Amino acid sequence: MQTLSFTEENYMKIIYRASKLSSPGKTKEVTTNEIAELTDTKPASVSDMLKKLAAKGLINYVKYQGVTLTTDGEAKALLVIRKHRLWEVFLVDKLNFSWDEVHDIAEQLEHVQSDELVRRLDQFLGFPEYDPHGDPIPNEKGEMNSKKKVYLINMKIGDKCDVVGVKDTSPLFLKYLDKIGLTIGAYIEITDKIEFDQSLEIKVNNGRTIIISKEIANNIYTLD
Amino acid sequence: MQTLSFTEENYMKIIYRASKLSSPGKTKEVTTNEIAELTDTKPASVSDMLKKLAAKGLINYVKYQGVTLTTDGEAKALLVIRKHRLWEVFLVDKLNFSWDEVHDIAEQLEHVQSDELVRRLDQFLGFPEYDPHGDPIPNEKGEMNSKKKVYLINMKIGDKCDVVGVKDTSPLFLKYLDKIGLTIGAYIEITDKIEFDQSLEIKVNNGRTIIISKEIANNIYTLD
DNA sequence: GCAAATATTTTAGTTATACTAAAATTTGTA
DNA sequence: TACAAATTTTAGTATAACTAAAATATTTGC
Repeated sequence: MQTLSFTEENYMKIIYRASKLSSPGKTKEVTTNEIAELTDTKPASVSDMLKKLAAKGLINYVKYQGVTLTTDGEAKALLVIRKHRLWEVFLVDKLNFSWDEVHDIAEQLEHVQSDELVRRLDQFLGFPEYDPHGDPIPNEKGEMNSKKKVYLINMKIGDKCDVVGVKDTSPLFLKYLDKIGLTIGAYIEITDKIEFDQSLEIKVNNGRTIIISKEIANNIYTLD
Repeated sequence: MQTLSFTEENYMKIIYRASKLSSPGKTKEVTTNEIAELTDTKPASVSDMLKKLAAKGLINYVKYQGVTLTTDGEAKALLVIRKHRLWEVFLVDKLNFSWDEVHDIAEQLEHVQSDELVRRLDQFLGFPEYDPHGDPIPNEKGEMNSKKKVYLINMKIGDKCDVVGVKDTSPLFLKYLDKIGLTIGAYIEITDKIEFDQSLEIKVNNGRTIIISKEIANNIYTLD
């Protein structure tokens, strides 16, 4: 199993991300210019690299037509993403970094080569399904949840979503949620956002309407 | 604070190690040929690199006279060693690798750049003083235990000591030690030395008595 | 003390990776 | 179909690390 250079791995990651953009489950052809923007290089450099990646069987590359990942290439990309997100969980859960400090370190750690390391790290962390930013973590086979977890505070008026988790799991907080009828699994719709205090008006399970403060909304994960 | 390339960091590590060899606390001049052997390159390559490291203020380099580390250079070397050994502790203590499997992974992890990461990892591991091979771990200031490691072969009848490390870290050797029950941390007493083949009779953990060959005894570090 | 042996440095390259400007080509579209 | 935009090719650049061979310095043996 060939190992890729640091740069090649980054290209794979970027091509994967770009190919999944917009359309949720679908895969789209990624263009040279697009990759050049994302890697902050020139299209000429990208053409160069695409030839290399195609030669290694990682992308389907038809000149002037853009690229898609091969099965092999997608696996490679997902592994890098898996490693990045697992390390982020490690940094936040175990080393107590905050979620906005971990990206640069994870960018380095994701390139460490050892399948056994990844397997054991995953186990050590309890096989997490989401990273600290709410992004799903691929499992060893490359499978993952298809949606991103988002804090309720970030939803827009009219958005509909499921309540899937909380950041603060203290009994007090959970008890409060129970009291206002906002349990995990609830289906909600954001009906208004109050500018003044950033509180939200939401309709729960197509029924009752309640108001929650921005502090509460900032502790609730949703999935749309 | 300049960051060094992967290769530069490895040179620093090797120069540090070679400069401390034989004489315990003392520092010796390290020669070009010596470094070439240790890095598995040619002397010409080493001369090249030495000029680079000297220009960065990391080594005292007088042509044809060998090199020593500057204060700055020693700090850099000690940081790499610190990171390597901390990651080894992580891999063994947290991810349950065995001590003969971790070297190659730690070789990669030691080059991740983030002082905060090292500080937090150290804390997470409980500020360990020795790595799984028994080598002392420098603290944030570069200080570490200087307790002299002595080859078991050099101990005298009646000496009691702790087994704290090995010279030969090959999986084969480590596996053999495990098999005969002579693990790091064991407390032993030398009960006899057999003249004929220079093998040793030792009592392990105040219990079982075993015989080990001079080859084995010449590969085991102890601390009294 | 000096010549020979050894060690080291310099010279003049090589290889590999990744990048780029400019020219050439292809594609999509008006 | 012609032109603009996108892409690829060409012909380089930069950097890092390495090397053989030649030149130079140091050490050693006599």
